[in-house]
Amino acid sequence: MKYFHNEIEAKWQQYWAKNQTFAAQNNSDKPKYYVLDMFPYPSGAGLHVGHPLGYIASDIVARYKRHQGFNVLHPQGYDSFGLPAEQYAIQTGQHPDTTTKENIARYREQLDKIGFSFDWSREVRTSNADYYKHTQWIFIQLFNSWYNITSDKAEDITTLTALFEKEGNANVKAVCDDNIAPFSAAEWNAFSSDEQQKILLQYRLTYLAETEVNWCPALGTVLANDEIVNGVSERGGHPVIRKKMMQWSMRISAYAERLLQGLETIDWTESLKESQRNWIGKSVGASVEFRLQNSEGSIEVFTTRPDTIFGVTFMTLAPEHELVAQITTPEQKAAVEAYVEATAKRSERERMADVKHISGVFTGAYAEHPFTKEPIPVWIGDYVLAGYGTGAVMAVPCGDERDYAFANFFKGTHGMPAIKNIFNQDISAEAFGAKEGFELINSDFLNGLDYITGTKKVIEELEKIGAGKAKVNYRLRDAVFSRQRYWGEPFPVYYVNGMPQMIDAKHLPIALPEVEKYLPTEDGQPPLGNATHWAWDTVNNVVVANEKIDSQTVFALELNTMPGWAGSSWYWMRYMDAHNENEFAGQDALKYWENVDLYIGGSEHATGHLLYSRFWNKFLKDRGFAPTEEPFKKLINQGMILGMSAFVYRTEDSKSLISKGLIADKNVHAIHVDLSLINDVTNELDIEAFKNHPLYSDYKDAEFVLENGKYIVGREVEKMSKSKYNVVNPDDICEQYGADTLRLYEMFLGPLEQAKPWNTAGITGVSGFLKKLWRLYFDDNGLIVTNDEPTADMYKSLHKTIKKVTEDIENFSFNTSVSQFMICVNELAQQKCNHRAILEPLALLVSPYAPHIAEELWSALGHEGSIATVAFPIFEAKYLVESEKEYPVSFNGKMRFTIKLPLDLSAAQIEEIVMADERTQTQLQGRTPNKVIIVPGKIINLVG
RNA sequence: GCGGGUGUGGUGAAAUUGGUAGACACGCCAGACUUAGGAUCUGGUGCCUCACGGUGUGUAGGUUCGAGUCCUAUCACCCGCACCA
Repeated sequence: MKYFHNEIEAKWQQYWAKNQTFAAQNNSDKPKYYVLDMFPYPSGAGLHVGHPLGYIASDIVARYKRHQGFNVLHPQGYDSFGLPAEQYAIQTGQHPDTTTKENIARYREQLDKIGFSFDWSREVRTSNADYYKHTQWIFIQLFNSWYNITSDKAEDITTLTALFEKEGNANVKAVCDDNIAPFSAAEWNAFSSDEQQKILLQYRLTYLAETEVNWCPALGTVLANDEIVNGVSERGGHPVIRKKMMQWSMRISAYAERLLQGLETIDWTESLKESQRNWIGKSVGASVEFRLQNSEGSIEVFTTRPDTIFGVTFMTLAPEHELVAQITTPEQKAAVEAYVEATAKRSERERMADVKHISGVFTGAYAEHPFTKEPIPVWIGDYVLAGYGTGAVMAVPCGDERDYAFANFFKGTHGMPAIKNIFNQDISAEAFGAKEGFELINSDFLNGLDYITGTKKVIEELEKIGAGKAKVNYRLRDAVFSRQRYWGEPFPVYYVNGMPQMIDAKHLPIALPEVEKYLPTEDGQPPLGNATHWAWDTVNNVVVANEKIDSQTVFALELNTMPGWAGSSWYWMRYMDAHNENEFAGQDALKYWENVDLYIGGSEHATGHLLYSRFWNKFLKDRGFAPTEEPFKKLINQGMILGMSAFVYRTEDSKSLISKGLIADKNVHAIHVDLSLINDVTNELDIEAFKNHPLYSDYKDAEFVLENGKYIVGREVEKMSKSKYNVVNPDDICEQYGADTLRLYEMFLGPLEQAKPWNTAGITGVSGFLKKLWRLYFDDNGLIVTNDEPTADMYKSLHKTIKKVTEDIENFSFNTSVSQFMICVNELAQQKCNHRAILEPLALLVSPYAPHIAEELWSALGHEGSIATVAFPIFEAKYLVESEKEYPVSFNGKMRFTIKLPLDLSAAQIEEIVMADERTQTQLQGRTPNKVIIVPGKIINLVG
């Protein structure tokens, strides 16, 4: 009987689907285990071999855990709102819903072929109304919540209004907008409802505010900080400018400290945690107030070095700082305005690219040093960022290299005093920036102190005179939550007199309306501005036609939609109870599954999805909806699988194509060649196929310059991409070699977390392994398995493999398991093993990795049903212990010999045996060591 | 600049965590079989050397009886953040 992978794989995939083999139960006596993959965005290109890498790893763990007796939740779904579907819609007029459904069908077909043990009954799609209904519900909860610093958690907004009614806002400690005017209980109660709502909006965890946003003109939408890379949009690489707009924001800053602390409790890679720490950007220091001279008010700065306050010689404001216009003197007005305008014109990218160049201008205004009362000139300069701290710095040129450079650049000009040194260190060549190795001088009451004692002392003094206090600052900004797009979750929000109102949760979902065009409207409104039915009837609680809008009962709905990360920030909880119509998930299900035990996905989500998800999870925990503080206990980033692009080299006149080895110093252009035209092993080009390929019709008559009669292509590792013709489709691999081979080979390629190029050349190794495995069970005539008692060596091969494979899965090093399987099969084949007592456990052992063949073998051995829940074999140590082993012995590093010793002995026993062993005695004669150090199972140390 | 990570044959990689480096696989070489194939099987394959032997984990030191593994310095590459006060 031959091994026909196509037949076997199709048969068992049908069996699993029909029998719901992998459906997880929400009630079980078994311990739970939740393995999750980052769900894919179903793009039009379909899956390439890189996508399933993480899914295969998680599937191995899921299957292994089932064998171990766990109740495993291993779901899959689609993050199906997103930009590409919308852009496709704009180009073709096809509804994004249609293309999304087509893409999902294609993805599903591809995924099914690989034999994953997903519980498809729990599939979610973020663009389905019965899913985003709950996303909208969570938004409403955020709107109805505020962050109470005293209790250190989010609370219902009614606890805030209760405080206001009782005592005003003076004693309320909340994470909220700056500059909220103080009011008493009496004043609060006297406010109109509108005024009250305006104030509450400044406290809510999602709020509508005029904020400076990253506007991408090419995409016609705003972007969150994590969606911008190097000053351009992550998608498409378009320029981004800063612009003030009325937008919804998420008060993630309220959770900065908890997001930081929580990292200590979870098992993620250090680099990923470091990325998040970096993004949160905590710094400890002080805020200091500098009173303005000749003007009302003061400038507040944040500094991590309050101990250097006597070194301040000037101050710098960001050009966008709100005080700039107010404080600038008439003489400086023209220069300042010109500078502000010039800065505003520069894009984020230009500003970033131009870090070295120093620029700034004096405002003519002076602030007052809080202690010395000396006048401090106030400058503006674009090295100060409006978005960090207060957008203003106290400049201490002797202790900060940027201030030092700025002071030197403007040395001698009007308003730039000489640098003052407050360190007992030389600063003639550069600033002294270190936090240790100095004593403060010229610093009044701080003289003689260092960074730690000086900081402590100065904060005490600042507090005494009311000019400052200790402060912790975070780089993390609130996240903009509005997108000017069509294909996203609509907000459950309508507007009365410009004030946002939440639609009652019982009327959800607010379904995405149909539009004729997916582009923004002509007057610049988001695409939903094209909808004719996008108004809320507050009497009947339904969406109605825009023309029915009146001032009393029918109101305009929000035109923005939610960002891509909205739906993905809670989806793992939906899987726990995917069909619950009333809640995002029932409390019983949430309590049972708790959180994700193992999460596998790409590291590109470090400061996006993974941060937002932790934020929403913490919020839902605070409000009693989520069961745990952290959503993902352990996280592994699978490395990217890269493509091996192939190139032919054409001469400048395009008349000939030169084989790679003959290029030398000729002037040639590399052209991507489709991988189907290449022999992956020899890198030889199939010239005839190339000539007949429509892509390369330009070269039909080209001359091929061959080496050794062959055209050899060049290879290069690049990201897999359609445009590079280096995409390998898993379907093709499944067709030719089988899904089990694909699964094994992807694991065999190397460590899961490492990036690696795909090269089909090596696949014959694992393919051959499966054939050899098969031949242990079958010959040409059928099953050859006997009930004979196996030899100890056979047991040893098996048990060694059980031990190795279980350890590997627990350590997520799947690549070495595959090697171990090969060793095992080779050994068993050599021993002519056809013994049931070996081959039955072997099938089980292989089943997480190569589930189809395992099922087939299991069934051939006469078992009913699926192998998937049969208990995993356990290794027996007795078969692993060698009766004797040769140990190398070194003596003073000079000589080396071996002694034979039994393995399973204690240290004391071994010492006795060493001394009693005849051969050893002989060996040691004349070189008597005075000490023998013996470690069981290890090498023997002789110390002379 | 700061942070995280990686350097081992022609290639992908192993190495029980300080104990015979290169398992396993690809490739390559030789052979067997053959219906001549990119099938299957057997043997070989780090480098230098006909061989004896020597040498070898980016480089240079160190600790140790013993180092791919630990320590110090250094180089190269990859990833993240970056005028963050």
